[in-house]
Amino acid sequence: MARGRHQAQPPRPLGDLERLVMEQLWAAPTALTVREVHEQLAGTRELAYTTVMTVLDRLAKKKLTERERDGKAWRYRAAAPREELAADLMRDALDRAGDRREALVRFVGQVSDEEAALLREALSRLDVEEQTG
Amino acid sequence: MARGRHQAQPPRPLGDLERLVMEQLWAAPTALTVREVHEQLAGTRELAYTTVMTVLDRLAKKKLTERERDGKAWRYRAAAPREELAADLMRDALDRAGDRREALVRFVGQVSDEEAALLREALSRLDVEEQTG
DNA sequence: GCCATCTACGACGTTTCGTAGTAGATGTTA
DNA sequence: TAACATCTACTACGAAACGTCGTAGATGGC
Repeated sequence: MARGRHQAQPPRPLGDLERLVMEQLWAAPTALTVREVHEQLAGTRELAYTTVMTVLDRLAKKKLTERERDGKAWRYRAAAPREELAADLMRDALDRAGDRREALVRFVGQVSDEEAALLREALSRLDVEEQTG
Repeated sequence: MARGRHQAQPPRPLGDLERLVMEQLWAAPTALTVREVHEQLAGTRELAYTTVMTVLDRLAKKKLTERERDGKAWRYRAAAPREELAADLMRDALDRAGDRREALVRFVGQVSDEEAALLREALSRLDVEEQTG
């Protein structure tokens, strides 16, 4: 089990700009400086350098990013892959359901055929891991 | 597919009081008046009648509750079962993952054995439905 | 030592949520 | 029908989150 925050207040969803910034970090192969993130975003919309700095800083306080020194600048990277965050949110949602069975039935009833197939695959992979690992 | 809001801004998680109120509604077999909800909650904590009214009203504006007239009062009920909301949130989370396969693998890696069994069960029920329905 | 760059910190407007009061509408009842 | 209890509608306020940015000061290269 990765975390111990079941039943806690679910994390607030990212704000719009926060999400855009996280997407930059998730897409980048390496940690990015404020400047780099700013340059990416500034291509699409007007945005002050310090705004990006603030957002990156807030994300770090929320433990969604980590940073390391690079000369006088900080380099930020996502603390966890995007898929990990998604999985955590799915877990949080499930933890909040009353009847888990019912919630899972409704969930699989909503997913596409492809997603259902992926789920089955993931579950069988789980079997293998339990046997061998 | 139940909804058409993929990729939209995910719903904000309920506030603490909003959640308490929703739990009353989910637990109740019938639609409740403001007074009934208030009486329940007032048993545990101090809370003004109008506070409950405000919350119920906001929940209605968010389409989480529906209301119908009963004399001069309104009766509120949850617009959807708790498990439906949970399933929707799970879907939202999945929609926001980059690589769905990866997200699902991480998700099933996080659930308990029992939940994994429930998932398998839900998926096989899905098969049957597809064949017969 | 100077200059470009970067950070730290504060600030402001908006929205959400917990919280509640007031005023007025409505239904009940003597 | 007039008084009373009850219910709603509307408004409001403070705290927190977020988008947004400015200013001042630290830092490092030349």
